[in-house]
Amino acid sequence: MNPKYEQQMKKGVLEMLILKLLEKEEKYGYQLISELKQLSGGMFVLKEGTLYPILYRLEDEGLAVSKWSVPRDKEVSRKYYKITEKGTAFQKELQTLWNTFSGHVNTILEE
Amino acid sequence: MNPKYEQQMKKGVLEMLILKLLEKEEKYGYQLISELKQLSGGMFVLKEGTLYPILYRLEDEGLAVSKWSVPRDKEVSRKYYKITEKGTAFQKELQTLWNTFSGHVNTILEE
DNA sequence: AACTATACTTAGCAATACTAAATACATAGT
DNA sequence: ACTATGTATTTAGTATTGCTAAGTATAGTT
Repeated sequence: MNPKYEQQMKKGVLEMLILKLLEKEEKYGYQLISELKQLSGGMFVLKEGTLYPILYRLEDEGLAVSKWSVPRDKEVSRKYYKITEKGTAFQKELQTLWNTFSGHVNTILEE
Repeated sequence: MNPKYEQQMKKGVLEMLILKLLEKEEKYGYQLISELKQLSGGMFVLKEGTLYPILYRLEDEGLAVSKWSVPRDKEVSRKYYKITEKGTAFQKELQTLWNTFSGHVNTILEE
């Protein structure tokens, strides 16, 4: 199967999933990549060039805020992203949209 | 909700849904638009500029073939699209991909 | 010193649903 | 006859977004 179709399906849900993961606690980019990979059984394996632009977009839209960590014990400095109230509300809306959308798709497929 | 998100979710499933509708019988463009609109309860309301390029793509890829109808009783001439064997097999693959994909999305959302 | 893993950044590409307009014909209303 | 409406197809151009690919930087390991 041409990977292009999988790519296209991802459009519109990655932002929703990332907001969902940020709801539990603030996280940094690399962490999000490995969590998504693990939670999806290897389906959502994001490259940095995919994830980081999404995070910048979330921040531009006021759905998340970021802050650099103060590295202790010679840790690498990390940029933590935290979901905002607006982001939480928006995630809920996106999830409702997803449920409606996937419901309709399944209805047509089960014809 | 910004309609952009709905648009993005559609990417990658419209082709699958149109192939699905063509599996029952050959259909013409306008017919597909109204069937999709009706079956989806108003969620998939395609503009011509969305549908026809998809049909041309299906034909280019050998997933469907088209023929002009011979209009009788002063009917308008219509271009009928018929799914090919390759198209049927491909639809099945896309549907499997959709099931896997939407399953993973729901798993993450239900965390 | 070289290599690997971690972590972030960015430039440019590809795919596809969209807007918007044009063409053409049949039929119904005035 | 003229206009508007519904059907039906075509096509030019735009926006979004996930991708490839390369680069920067630091810490720990060999």
